Amino acid sequence: MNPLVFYKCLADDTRLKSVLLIHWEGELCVCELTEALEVSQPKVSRHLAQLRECGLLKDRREGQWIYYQVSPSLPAWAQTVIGTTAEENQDFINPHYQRLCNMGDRPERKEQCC
Amino acid sequence: MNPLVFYKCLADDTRLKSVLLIHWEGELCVCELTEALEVSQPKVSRHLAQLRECGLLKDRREGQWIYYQVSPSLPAWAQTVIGTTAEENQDFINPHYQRLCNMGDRPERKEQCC
DNA sequence: AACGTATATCCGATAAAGCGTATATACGAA
DNA sequence: TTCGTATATACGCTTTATCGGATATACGTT
Repeated sequence: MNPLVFYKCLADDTRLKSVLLIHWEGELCVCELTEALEVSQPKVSRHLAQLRECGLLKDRREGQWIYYQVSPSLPAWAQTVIGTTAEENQDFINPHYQRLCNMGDRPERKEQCC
Repeated sequence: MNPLVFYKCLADDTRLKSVLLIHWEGELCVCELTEALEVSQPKVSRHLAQLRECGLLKDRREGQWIYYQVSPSLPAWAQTVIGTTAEENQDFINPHYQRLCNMGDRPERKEQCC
């Protein structure tokens, strides 16, 4: 993972918040992010595609939903950076995390923080 | 320090390399970065100004030289991110670090790694 | 004061990123 | 097969970032 590519990925509001929310939650699907971040579906989808192409995220299909998670093959330093940023900047994502928790009918799955 | 602002600062080749080199070296002046990175003086200066305005770097004048260092008032998480990135991506900056060490007549000062 | 060196800033041009809308694809249920 | 939901992609446009080159400012030396 080239550090410049990595930081370019984090240098956008939608992408940074998506990565941090996904880090907290383990995995999230597009519709959850769309609602949590209050942005259009194509917008979220475009940014998630970019994060996947750059290797930050990995996707997984389950029925009609596609779940994104932080890629397990991401170098340790990059995972550390994401983890540190998430833990030390909770104010930054809390509003969106709240919206996520208050969502009605989220798709059911194994692990789910809220 | 807003994490989005922070990552936007790191999302440019000149800025990212400047920050990492400065982290390694403690402090560097504009002419050293200009030569190490092989870019024009105005280009380096512009990017350093941006890093200073955003709070990542602090500058210090000594005679005709202006030295930049990582701002001590930068939040711990941000300093951690810079440190981790520098240590785990030495290949990324080594070529420029070498050019720095091979420079003739660098301005003299107290601490200097190479 | 005049000059040389180091640094900063300005300006117009170019390039890159991001966006909204429309549309395409994929899946599940009826 | 048809419909509804979820997701992805394409296209044209707008905004933002970056750049090179010229110029301004600051300091030290003579």
